[in-house]
Amino acid sequence: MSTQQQLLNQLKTAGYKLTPQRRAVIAALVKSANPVTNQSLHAALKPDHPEIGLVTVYRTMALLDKLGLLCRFNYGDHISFRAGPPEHHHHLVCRGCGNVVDFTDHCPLELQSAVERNTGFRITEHTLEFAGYCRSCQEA
Amino acid sequence: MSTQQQLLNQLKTAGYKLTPQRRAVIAALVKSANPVTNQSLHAALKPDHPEIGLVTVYRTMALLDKLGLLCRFNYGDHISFRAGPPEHHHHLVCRGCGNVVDFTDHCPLELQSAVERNTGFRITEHTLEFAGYCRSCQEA
DNA sequence: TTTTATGCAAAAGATTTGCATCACG
DNA sequence: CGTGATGCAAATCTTTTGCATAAAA
Repeated sequence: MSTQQQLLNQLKTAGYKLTPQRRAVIAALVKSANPVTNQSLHAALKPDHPEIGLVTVYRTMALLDKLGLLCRFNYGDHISFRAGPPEHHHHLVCRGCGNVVDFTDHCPLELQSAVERNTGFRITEHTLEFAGYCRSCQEA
Repeated sequence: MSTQQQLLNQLKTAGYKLTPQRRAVIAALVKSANPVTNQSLHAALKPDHPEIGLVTVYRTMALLDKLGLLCRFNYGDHISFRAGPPEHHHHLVCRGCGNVVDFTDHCPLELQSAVERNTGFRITEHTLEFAGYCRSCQEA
């Protein structure tokens, strides 16, 4: 099942209505390879859906966020989002084209244990993000 | 040499003036154990330095950021900063009290190599952040 | 004295809210 | 149909800029 279909199902299951606006926002979100902001998403929707208001984009994204269907990105000056798999995963970001690849394997667990021993913290979560240049951007 | 003194020296060396306002902003920044936003820093300064304008806080922090003297935090809804050691390091954040501990050892380099092999990326940087509860917050 | 920094006020952006209308289910 | 969703406009922030004044070096 596609990411898009999953998002729609989750919305429906949670008791929210599947309006044309929400469908369009989700389609645009899933279609974008790079993380989006509410503003950038609204701009992307404008050509095909000029009738969709910025407010609706804000509200739809807030909804998806509340349902835990988004993952957050922290690079750049604004917080941005992407439709994300609900499983724990890490990000690999291309500094050239901005595309994001997920990878779910290899959590730094030994490192986590070492840090717990050294600091006395009980560690409950971690985020790991690699950045660099993808194959195509290295050639360019 | 204290972090505070280092920041002042860096500013001076870069040719910027050491005004009372900048000294106060830097003092408050260094004093805070948790990451700050421009707004929170301005609020923290208000009792002792009501004369310092929000604009000056924005400008001072932008300056420190430009000189690479801050590190960025991504948790929460706003981007926040802390005076940071210029060396590459990772963060360990306490979800209880918000304090941050740096650690510089143990970069996930084998993992990085594995990801490079699997994806064809050339990886140039990474961020790793652990979060959990510090010793005192576990007891509480 | 010269150049830069500050603070106010205003402008520009970003986000949230109130409310009447519309439309999914 | 009824309830929740939308879109507009207005209200709130947040952040940036212009400009006259103040003060570091």
